[in-house]
Amino acid sequence: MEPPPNEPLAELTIGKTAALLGVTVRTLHHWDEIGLVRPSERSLSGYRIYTSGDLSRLHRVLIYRELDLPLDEISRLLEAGSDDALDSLRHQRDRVTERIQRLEQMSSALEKLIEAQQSGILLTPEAQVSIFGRHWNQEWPHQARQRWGDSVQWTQYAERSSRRSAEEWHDITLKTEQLEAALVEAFSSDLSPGGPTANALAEEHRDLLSEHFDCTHSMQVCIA
Amino acid sequence: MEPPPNEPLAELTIGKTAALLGVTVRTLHHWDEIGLVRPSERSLSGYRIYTSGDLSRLHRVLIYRELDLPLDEISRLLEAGSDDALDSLRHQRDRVTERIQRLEQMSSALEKLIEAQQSGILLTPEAQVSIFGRHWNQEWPHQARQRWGDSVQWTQYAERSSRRSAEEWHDITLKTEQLEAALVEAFSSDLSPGGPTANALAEEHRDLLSEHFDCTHSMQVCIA
DNA sequence: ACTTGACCCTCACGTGGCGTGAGGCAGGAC
DNA sequence: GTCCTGCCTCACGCCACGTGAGGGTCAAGT
Repeated sequence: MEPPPNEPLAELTIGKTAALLGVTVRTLHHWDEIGLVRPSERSLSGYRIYTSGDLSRLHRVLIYRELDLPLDEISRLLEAGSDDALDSLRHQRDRVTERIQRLEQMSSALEKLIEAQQSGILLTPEAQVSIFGRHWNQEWPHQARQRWGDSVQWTQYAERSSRRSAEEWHDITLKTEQLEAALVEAFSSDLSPGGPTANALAEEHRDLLSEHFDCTHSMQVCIA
Repeated sequence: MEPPPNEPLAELTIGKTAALLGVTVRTLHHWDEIGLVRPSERSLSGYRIYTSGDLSRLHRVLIYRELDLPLDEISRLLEAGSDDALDSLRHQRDRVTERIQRLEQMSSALEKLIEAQQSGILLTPEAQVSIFGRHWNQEWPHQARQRWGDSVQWTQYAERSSRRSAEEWHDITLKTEQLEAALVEAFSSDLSPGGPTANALAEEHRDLLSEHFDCTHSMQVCIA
């Protein structure tokens, strides 16, 4: 048995620390190297020693890392005062909820794909694309920056090819197409010439668009 | 104006394709290099030409990429027959729902942090850790493989330090601690000696654990 | 016919967040 | 002593691209 430590000093070697946090030793090495979390002590033989303070810092790093933040930003967050921290927390929350929404759409889309596959329907790639209609969302703003001719042409193509394949999905596709067409019109009215300024504009439009597409999505669900 | 193309052949250059998909040209270059999606044609001058078939393949790649799949696995998925595809789809759905759950916990945790910060409570790192209690989940199985002494010690430390800081969060912390302690007992009964075989066992235990921790979490929510 | 500018090509090196050894001390159990 | 495990420091590898460099191509304008 180990000598029962009277003091809760919590001085851990790197291996135990890693095990506690559920990360690898290499990861802690890395975080030490880049200065994200350096152990506040070293043993005489050069062993890294993580104290309780280090542990709480490590915990916060884990939290932020869970949000897919780059390590240098995590570093800034940990260093920053609580004012900035509040802002960034809000920002992170928004990012997380966005991600959740996207993932939920992915989930329902996957569900549909699975059902379809199970019931023996061999769905064409085009049908798959139409199921993931919401995913198009991301594509449109980029499209807007390009010439318009091609995209319209492509939409037509998509409609046609999906029509001549699975019929079950046909209605859905068509309705979304219609909505998309409506959006295209609404979009083309305030189209500014390409350039760096159009970028920010496209961003706003994208936000606006996503609302519409949420409707689209829920309609799909109802129909299905 | 462009010459209105009568045929919907949809032969696009790499730039337009990239814009359509919302990815960079370099990404398409990369996917070509590694053989994930190669354009089925080239112009006389060597330009990549993406046809409609290429486009649908690209769309499927985008879908899978959204699930954070490595590219080589995506490649296998696209090549695989529909039987294997069904399996992998199910697998992906499970992965996605897991991720959603974790993110939702992150979200509620963030919400609490924000509230706390707003109401002027300066929360110590320890309190933060306790809020993200569910995150510990990931850590426990690793802990189980390690010596037990330290972790218990650490738990005591965490309890003590959180007690002497913010009081509002204190109750929550305590209750979770108790539950955790109960789990520790339940756990220590069937503890097998360390080794590679223990790995798989730890995995199972982890699954089992997560159920308990789901309860933990919902209890936290109720209390809050 | 010539220029301009946007697009395309192929190298080829850089980046982030580690993984994965290689080679060598440290420290506790037998 | 010796054996095993854990720790150390290089140092290179990996993935999914980003970011130029250096140079051809294409459609439009003058």
